Amino acid sequence: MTVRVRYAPSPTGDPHLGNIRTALFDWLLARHHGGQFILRIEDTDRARYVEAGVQAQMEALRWLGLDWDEGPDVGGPHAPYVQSERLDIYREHADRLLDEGNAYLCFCSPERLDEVRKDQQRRKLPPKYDRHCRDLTPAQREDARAQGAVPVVRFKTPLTGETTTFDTLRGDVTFQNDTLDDFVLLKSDGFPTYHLASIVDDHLMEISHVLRGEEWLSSLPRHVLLYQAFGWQPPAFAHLSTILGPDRAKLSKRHGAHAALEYRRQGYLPEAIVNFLALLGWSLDDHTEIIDRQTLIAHFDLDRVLPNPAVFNADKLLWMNGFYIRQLSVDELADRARPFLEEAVGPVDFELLRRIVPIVQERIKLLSDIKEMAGFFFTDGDLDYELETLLGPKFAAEPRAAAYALAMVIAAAEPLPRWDHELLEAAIRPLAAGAGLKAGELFGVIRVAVTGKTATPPLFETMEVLGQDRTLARLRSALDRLHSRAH
RNA sequence: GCCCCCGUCGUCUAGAGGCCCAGGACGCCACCCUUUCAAGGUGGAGAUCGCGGGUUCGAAUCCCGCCGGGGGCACCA
Repeated sequence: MTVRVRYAPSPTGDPHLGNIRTALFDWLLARHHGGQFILRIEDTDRARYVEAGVQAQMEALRWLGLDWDEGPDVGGPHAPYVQSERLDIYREHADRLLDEGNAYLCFCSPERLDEVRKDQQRRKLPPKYDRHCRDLTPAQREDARAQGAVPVVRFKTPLTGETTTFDTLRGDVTFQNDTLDDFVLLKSDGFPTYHLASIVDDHLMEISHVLRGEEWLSSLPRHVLLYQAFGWQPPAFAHLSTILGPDRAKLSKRHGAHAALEYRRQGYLPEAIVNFLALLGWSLDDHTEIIDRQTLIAHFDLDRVLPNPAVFNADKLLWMNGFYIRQLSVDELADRARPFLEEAVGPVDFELLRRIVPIVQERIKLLSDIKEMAGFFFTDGDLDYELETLLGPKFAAEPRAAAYALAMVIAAAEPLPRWDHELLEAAIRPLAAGAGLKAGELFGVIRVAVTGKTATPPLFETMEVLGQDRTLARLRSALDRLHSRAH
């Protein structure tokens, strides 16, 4: 059997990490089995429709490298792949259900429905449609129409019996039919509900496996009943567990921004996101954490997917991102970090950036960290730091000693025949002992003078990359500040 | 209120009756390396396998009950 899976987002906003995890599992399942991954847009709720939603969904998938075989933009044998363009299809299927006695027209007003629901809640009863219109006579229906009521189509749920379905992750799940109500299939605006549209499309598009969020599990019997009413063979269902925030509640805005594209803006690598998300509910074995895309495809399957919810471990994602950053080649990292740097300091000399990357690579966890870690290479004019920072605890009480040390350093560095870190270190390190300082103490003042910071890449490499002129200029500038402070 | 799902270190997980007085990873602590910060190395703390009953010579693994957590109950998906 061909594996055909679909990711069917509703364009109501930016895709969330939870959605993306579902898309990833869909994609991996398809790629592992050599099947097809289909993108379908479920825009049947025009009230919540967001214009940029479709683009955001596609953008997120593209960023993560989850390519689709059929979809709105690429077409396919079952086009169109946007539900709002398939209204005729749903109408026909609703009519069929109506004709065969598996559905009926309901003329109840939203107000009446609301009243019924409130009454039930007041009496501590499960809120359910009271089936007021289930057995209307043709005359009553004509009457309602004459009064201008626009009907919806409701499914005629069996009053008795039970519905059992196999969920790939949980086994058999059984629901008593009398706990279900007569849900709406077609709304009064002519649009289908999710229930009708997804079942019809999944069947027509020959979907073999439905992977979706756990929140759909309670709708499963409705969907199975629909398949039965149509006389169709249902696909395999796997309800993926929810991703939880630190407080064990469903991940949401309350826990910060978890839109997939937000992670791109923050400097996460797609390979880290993919690897991390794959491990949320799935594992390769008992010890492998870093798994590349090809290995994921080679090994991913539903039999190692867990049914229990997972708390989002942001620390681990950050660690993993740092790991993937360290794996990158110099050119690749320079290339990917460049936009983040330019966002802060403007156009960047790529050759200079290529020389910086090797000394910052193992010090950044996010691409955006490049701004903090290497920004000083791109600053013109004076550095912005406090005198206290320059002096540090060692020289706080004796700025003259710091000035003396810096003057020595300048004198030693100035005549250097070659400006590289080995010569610099050979010239400067011995100075410490002469001034009665530990090497680290001397290096500390130089570090702040040259970079404006106390945590930086290795000092002499940094000086080499910065270049002789700028380094000396900064050392002199620091010396000037010390002198002016002395007077 | 009703229905459904889930339950192994703080977190992600390995574990499909004896290999487990429970293994790996993140985080945390210590030490090593070291000019700062990282990275790396080594070691450590951390789980009465939610609780209580069974079944079995033997249970994290099977059964039942309870408790806890989560999800659903719209002309939203």
